Amino acid sequence: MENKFNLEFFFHLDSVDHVTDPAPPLRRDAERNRQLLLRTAYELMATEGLDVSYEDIARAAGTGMGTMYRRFPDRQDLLNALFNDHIDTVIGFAEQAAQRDDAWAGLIWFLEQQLEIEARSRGVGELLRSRSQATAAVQRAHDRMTPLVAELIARAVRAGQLPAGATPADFAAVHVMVGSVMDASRGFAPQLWRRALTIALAGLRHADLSGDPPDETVIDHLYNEKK
Amino acid sequence: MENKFNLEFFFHLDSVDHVTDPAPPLRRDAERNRQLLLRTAYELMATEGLDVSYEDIARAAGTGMGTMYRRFPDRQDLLNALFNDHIDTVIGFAEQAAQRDDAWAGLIWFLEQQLEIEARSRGVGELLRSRSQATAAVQRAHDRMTPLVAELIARAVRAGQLPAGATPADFAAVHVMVGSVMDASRGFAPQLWRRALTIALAGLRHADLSGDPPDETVIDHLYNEKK
DNA sequence: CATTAAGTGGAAAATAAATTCAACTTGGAA
DNA sequence: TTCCAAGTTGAATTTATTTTCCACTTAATG
Repeated sequence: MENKFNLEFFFHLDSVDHVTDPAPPLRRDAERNRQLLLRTAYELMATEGLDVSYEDIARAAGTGMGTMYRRFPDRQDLLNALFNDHIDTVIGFAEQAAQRDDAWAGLIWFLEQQLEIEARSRGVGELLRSRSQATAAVQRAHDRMTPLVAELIARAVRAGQLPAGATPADFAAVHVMVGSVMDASRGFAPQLWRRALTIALAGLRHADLSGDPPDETVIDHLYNEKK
Repeated sequence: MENKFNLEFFFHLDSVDHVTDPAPPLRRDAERNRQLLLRTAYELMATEGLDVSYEDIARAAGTGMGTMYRRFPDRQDLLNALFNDHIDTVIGFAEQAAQRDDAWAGLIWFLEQQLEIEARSRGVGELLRSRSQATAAVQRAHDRMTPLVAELIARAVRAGQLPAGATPADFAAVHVMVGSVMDASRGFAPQLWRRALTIALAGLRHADLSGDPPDETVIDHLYNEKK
């Protein structure tokens, strides 16, 4: 009992700061290696996608496997370190888009910015679209962005810029669709996705979407559900 | 010289039938197992996709791995046995579509038929769209179908049913796009691809495709190239 | 500098799938 | 019936990757 109390007291003493930032700073050589591994992993994932092997990363960086595992005990740690900034950037795009008066212009702009980032890194695309490896950060990002997009779509419908019946799931589908062309054509036609985007957006604008709308939960499954 | 002549003579004698059907007929139990493995593999691939492990197939069929390997020494053999009929069916669709007077209606119908088949089996979809595991039969199928589609598109453009600048690559992109939504939503929204198809087709019809057209070879890469 | 906690490398163990193969069945021809 | 080529099985091997671990460095502190 007193023991428990003492522990709680202790906990409160060095809590807040240390809970979110318990990191004892790295030794200089370790920090150098960490950065090296991150740069290497980022480059490999930009071209190969998220599931480059730890061994490949370590070899390309010139370090041992042990270093890799000590710094990033599992893939989540690595993905967080690599991509959380990108994800924040994308959230920022959604927020900026939501500010716009012209809802449809906002939607186009948001999607385009997001896809530009995905085009620069296959890894980011897989993270933002492939639901299987999604980190907690990605899930939170989608949770944050979905309402903003929903609002933009509702406004665009009201403004007559989108057909009645258009839903956030349709917008997500467009994102997935254009991304799939990007993935399929990387290497031999790195700009083909722009044409696919043109097509998909024109479709969203002109399609008859009056049929029964997709279930509300579809968008979450599409983005958040594990494989 | 005479030798060569004799060989050719021989070849003509027992050619056609034996070249395509050199198979010494299987023992009854072996044939039963073969069918069982094919049914099992088909079902697993319908839900899981093409890369179910040989072990899973053998286990589900209740046979040993050895049987699997004896009958289908490599994956190509298995894929051919499983899917060549489907592929022929799809080629048939393209040919029928090419007959139609209304080119645009033919294109829609062709794509829809193909996607219906893909919807029934994830494996077929991966085979027809993912270029990585494509069998020789799939490559030949695309080689056969591409000119038919190209002709339909040209006619649809002439008839004002498609915007100037629309290419076979755009049609392939639509196929890939809708397929990606199908793959992403299998299980929780098995009909979502229809909505994606509505969107993508409306886009093809209404997009401004006057920009520089994708390179002629893009469609081959998209469908035929190895990963 | 001496000390040592932190860091490193890389070989070895664990995992998992693909593939082989030798010992054992069995269908069906004679 | 007998026989054996064809067929089967599943354990063993290979291949590929992930993960652990410990003997060996090294940065940084007093």
